[in-house]
Amino acid sequence: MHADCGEYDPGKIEQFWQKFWEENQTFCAKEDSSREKYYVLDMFPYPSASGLHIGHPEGYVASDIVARYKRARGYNVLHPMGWDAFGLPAEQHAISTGVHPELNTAKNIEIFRQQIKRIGLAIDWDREINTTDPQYFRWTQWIFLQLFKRGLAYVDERPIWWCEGLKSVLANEEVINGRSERGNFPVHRKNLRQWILRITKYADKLLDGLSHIDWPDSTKRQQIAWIGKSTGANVRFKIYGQDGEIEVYTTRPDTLFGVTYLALAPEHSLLEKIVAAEHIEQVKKYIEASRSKSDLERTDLAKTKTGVPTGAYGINPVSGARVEIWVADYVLASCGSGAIMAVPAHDERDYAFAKCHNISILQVIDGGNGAELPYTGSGNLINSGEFSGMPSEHAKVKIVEMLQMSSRGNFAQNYKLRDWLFSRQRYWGEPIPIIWVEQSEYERAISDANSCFREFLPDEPVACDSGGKKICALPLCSKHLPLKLPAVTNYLPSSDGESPLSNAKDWVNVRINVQTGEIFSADSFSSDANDRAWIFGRRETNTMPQWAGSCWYYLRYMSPNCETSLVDSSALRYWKSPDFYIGGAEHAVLHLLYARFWHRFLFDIGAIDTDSEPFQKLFHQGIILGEDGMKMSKSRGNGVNPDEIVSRYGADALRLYEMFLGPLDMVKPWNSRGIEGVCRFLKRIWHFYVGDDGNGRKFQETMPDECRRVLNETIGKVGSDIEDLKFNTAISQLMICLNTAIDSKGFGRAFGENFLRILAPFAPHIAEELWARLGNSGSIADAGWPQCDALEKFTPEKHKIIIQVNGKVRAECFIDDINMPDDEIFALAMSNADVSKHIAGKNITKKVYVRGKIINFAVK
RNA sequence: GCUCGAGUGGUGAAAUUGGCAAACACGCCAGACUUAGGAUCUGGUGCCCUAGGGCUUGAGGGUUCGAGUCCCUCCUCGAGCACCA
Repeated sequence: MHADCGEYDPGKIEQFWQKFWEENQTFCAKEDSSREKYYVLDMFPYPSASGLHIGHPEGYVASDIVARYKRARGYNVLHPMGWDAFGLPAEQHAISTGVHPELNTAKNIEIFRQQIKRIGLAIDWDREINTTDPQYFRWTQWIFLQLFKRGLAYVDERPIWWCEGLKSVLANEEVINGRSERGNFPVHRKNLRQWILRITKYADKLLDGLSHIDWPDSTKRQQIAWIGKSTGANVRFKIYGQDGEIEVYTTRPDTLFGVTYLALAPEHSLLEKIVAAEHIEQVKKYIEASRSKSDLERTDLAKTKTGVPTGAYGINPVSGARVEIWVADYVLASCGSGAIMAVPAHDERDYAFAKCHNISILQVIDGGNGAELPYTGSGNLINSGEFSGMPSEHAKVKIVEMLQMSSRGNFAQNYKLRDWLFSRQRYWGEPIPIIWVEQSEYERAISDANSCFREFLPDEPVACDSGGKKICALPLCSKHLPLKLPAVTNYLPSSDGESPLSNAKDWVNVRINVQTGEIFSADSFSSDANDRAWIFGRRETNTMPQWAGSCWYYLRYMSPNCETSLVDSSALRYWKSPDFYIGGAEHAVLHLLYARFWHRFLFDIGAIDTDSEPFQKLFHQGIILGEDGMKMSKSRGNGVNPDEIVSRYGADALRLYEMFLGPLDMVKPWNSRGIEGVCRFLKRIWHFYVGDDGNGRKFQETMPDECRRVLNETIGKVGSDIEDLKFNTAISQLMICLNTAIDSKGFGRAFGENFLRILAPFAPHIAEELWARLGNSGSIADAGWPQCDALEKFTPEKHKIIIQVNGKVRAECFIDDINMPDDEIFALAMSNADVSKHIAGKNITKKVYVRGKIINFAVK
């Protein structure tokens, strides 16, 4: 049984085998405790309207090669695919067309699925998942409620990033150089009340977990930098002549004697209290001026550092020195305590500020000979009282210990990581399963010990102020999930931060039966409901960010239809966590940090009990550039459409070419000529197996040594190259192997079969087709990986020795006995005409022989 | 500015622990078969001068019998971070 064609016709062959795989459920994964599992995961795509991009198959084909190879090696492989389908483009499409995002998303998914299937990936399509499916996002909501229950989801009003272009708030991680990560719109700070996840509680765990997972160094470094842990001390300065104190965080307590001023951020809460009467006007003006500056202006490194004195003074807790307190906007409210102890002699920023405002500079670290100020390194302390002469590292400890004795300071750590801003003013996202009710009604709702609203109840209510009344966040319970999106007519959020969901009045306003837990639209309120059992509430109208669904999808693949929990426990015990995860490097601190946070949380609450890290081995494929070496984009017109490539050359050619392009993790340009090369390779393979008459060639029972040798080398190299993800060199070895066989004119049957088995992960369709034409039944995916004979068997009897003179290759010679004594081999080498020519009349100063490899004569 | 990563033919790129630089392809040149070649096959192809030789892995220096690979200085490109106290 095979495709009906005489010539190599990828269209027919690929369709035939894709249908075969589907009908025979070839890649359907089943738990099987008798076999070792291997879980291959791709970062699932957002199904955009523009269809598959040429970059998608790069990662998918790479993981597919790994999946098919591991299967051939006997592993029980899980290789699923799904859709990260909530997101902005579908919503913007809905805003402009009025078409519900669900319809549009379904359409895009259909296109993506067909496109991906055409590439011939060994995917278990029965496990396909979709983050917008209520049966999926009920568990996303469930995880949120678990976070809520444990006090890790809270509401706060604070300055956060607002993007006018997207009409939504954004998390720190989504803001890049003052612009939105999606859409590249400008963002600015705005005070808004939002849902926030306490990711900072996991800062240390997220940091420590990095040390034992196999991830690219650059990605680990990015996460380490993003978490930004530093160790130092909090130091409290008394305010001269007033009550109260100013706390600062410093990583350099060893420079405490060198403090010549304190500086507060303009937002600092103590400012108003401490400012001296004669400075009030000036300070007010300064605060006003800095408030009108954008964050970009404030953090522009090139600008001169502004600030004004407050007229107040702080007292140095170790030296007793009185130092001026300034307000300066180079001090950020969001960093540490929003106040700094300034040591101009040993900090570049403080130095620049002190120079600019004529503040004294006191050196307290000896930077050695010729060290100019500011000197930011370490050294021995000077001008530091009893600590003078002590090395910095030691003084850092001793000074803080002294501060601790007098309660003027303590050891402390600081993190750059901020809590995760989790709500969005969007329609197309998971609804947050919370109802806001007045405090008294909240208490009524939870007073009954059997109340379903106690399922996810936090120790402390999450509350906020609404029009002068205190309202509390009442969590839905499991039986209310999934909380689906209401129908709306207007998907557009308002400029004041109001979500589109707030337009769905009969969804938002609810009445709740506190006894039964039933929830109805408040509009359906009737007189008989005027009962003690009913309370009224307003649903949370913000939705979750797109990252939510991708935080746990790899768990769902293990049991996509499980109705009783987010993942079936026996499936989880078997598949554990992905063994190989591949996707773009752009998610280094977004998806990959958020998912680790959720995974660790789920691990901590016992919802999963396997690994504490979700992704054991991670790899990033490099970007494929346009033929002009520029990033592919519509505006440049340098895009390459994978569909067109498949139609023209076939999926096997696309697969081979993308892998042959260069190292997987490198940025590399597309070359439309290059694909012709792999196409020729596929045709040569075809003609190696199929004669001009369209019938299979006769293979001999034996094969030439040359063939046997290269086949064995190839089996070994292709296997190890796949393990190392070096697909480009694996393919070149396959080419060498075939070329050798064609040249040797001997077609051993074993060669024919084994070559197809190692080709199959790369070009599965043609491998299946020729495998069938050799008379095999069933899929080549079940044919296993060929055994590799020990290479020594093929080691030539003669050993080639390279002969160099002064490091330059001059000749080569062959010896029979690898253990030939050095003297004899030197004599042999010197007798060589090409060698003697270069040593004649010169003194040999040194002779080197590396056994079995190389000889080098150093001559003068 | 800081921290990483990378620089090899006309092009994409290969190169165990330092041991034959340029594998495998693309392109190009020549030839064969052809009415035709944007099909296929064969041969050639790092650079420079004449067979022979000399030179060559961003630039310069160093270590070594021997360096694309190790060390130092510099240049260029890419990525990340960017007043984090």
